Amino acid sequence: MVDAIRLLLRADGRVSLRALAHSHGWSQLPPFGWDDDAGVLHRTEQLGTLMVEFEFAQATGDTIELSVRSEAGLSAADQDEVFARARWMLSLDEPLDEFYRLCEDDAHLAHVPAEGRGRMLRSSSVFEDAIKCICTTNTTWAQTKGMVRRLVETLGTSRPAFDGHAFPTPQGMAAAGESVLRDEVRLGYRTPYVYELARQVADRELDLEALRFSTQPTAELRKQLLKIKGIGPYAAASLLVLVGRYDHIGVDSWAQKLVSEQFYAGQPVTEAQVQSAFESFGRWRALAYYFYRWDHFG
DNA sequence: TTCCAGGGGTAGA
DNA sequence: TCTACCCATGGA
Repeated sequence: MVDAIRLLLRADGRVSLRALAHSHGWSQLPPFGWDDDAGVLHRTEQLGTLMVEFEFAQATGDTIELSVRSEAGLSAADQDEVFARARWMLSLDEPLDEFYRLCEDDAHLAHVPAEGRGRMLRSSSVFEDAIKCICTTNTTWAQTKGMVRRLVETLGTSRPAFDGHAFPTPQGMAAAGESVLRDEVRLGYRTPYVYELARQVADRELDLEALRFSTQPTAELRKQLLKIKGIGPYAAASLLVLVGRYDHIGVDSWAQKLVSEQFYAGQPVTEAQVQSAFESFGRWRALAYYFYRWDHFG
C-alpha cells in the first residue's frame, strides 16, 4: 500500500530548484535523481524502518512543492521529520541576505539573487555527504558516480513499490564489512576509510550530524574533520560548505584553474591566491566561488 | 604501456 | 610544516 502527501516548502526570498540541482554534482549521485527536462528532483529516503520517495518540483518563485509517497501512512512525527529533512537538503533556512547584498556589488554574481540561486543541494545526513566527499577524491567524476551507485544499490534499502534504494545507513555499511566495500562497491584504497567512518558513526563514537548545530568557529570544525581518515583539506572544505560554513574555499584543480583564468591571466596560482581572490565576500567566499565556477564551467 | 583524475596518509626531514 | 612516495580504479 502506498500513501501520498504534498508539502509546500517556502523560502525567505526566491529559490530555484534548477539552480539547486546544478549547484554542484550531488543531484547526479543516487539516491538523488534529477530530470532536467521536467525540472523534477527525486530521492528515495529511509525514515527509520519506513521507506519514502520524495519528488521536488518548482511551485512558485519562492516555493518548492514536495510530493512524498510512502509505503504506509505518515504519522505527525514522520511528517515533521520529512519536512525537516527536505528543508535541510534544499538549504532553505540559510540566511542569504548578506550574501545577496555582496553579490549585487559584483559584476559576475549580480544576477544570483534575482535567479534564486545561492543554495547548495545537500544529502539528508552529514554522514552521507562525508562518504560522498571521500568518493570524489583522487578519481574522475564518472568513477565517483559508479562508486556511489554501487554503494547505494548494494547496501541501500529498497522496496518493490519504489524505483530506487535509500542511501545505506552507517550500521548497514559497518555490518557489511570491508570485503563488500572493496570487492563489490570497488572503493579501492578508500575502503578502510569509508568502513572506519561508518563504524565510528554506527557505534556513536563520532557524531557528524552535530556539525550542523555547532557554534564553534569554522577553523575548529575543520580541525575535527581533518582528524577523520580519508578526509583531507579538499574534502573538509567541501563538507564545511555543506554544513553552512562558507568562509573557507576548498582548493582543488578546478579552483586553481578558475582563479588562474579569471584573475591571473592564465598564470599558475597558489592556494593563498585562490583564498584571497574571493576575500571581498567575507564569510560567504566559498559560496561566491561555487557560483563563479557554475558560470565558468557550466 | 603509461598517465592521471574535483586527494590523502605516512614517513622522514 | 614541508616534501617525497605510495595508494586502487578505470578511462584516455
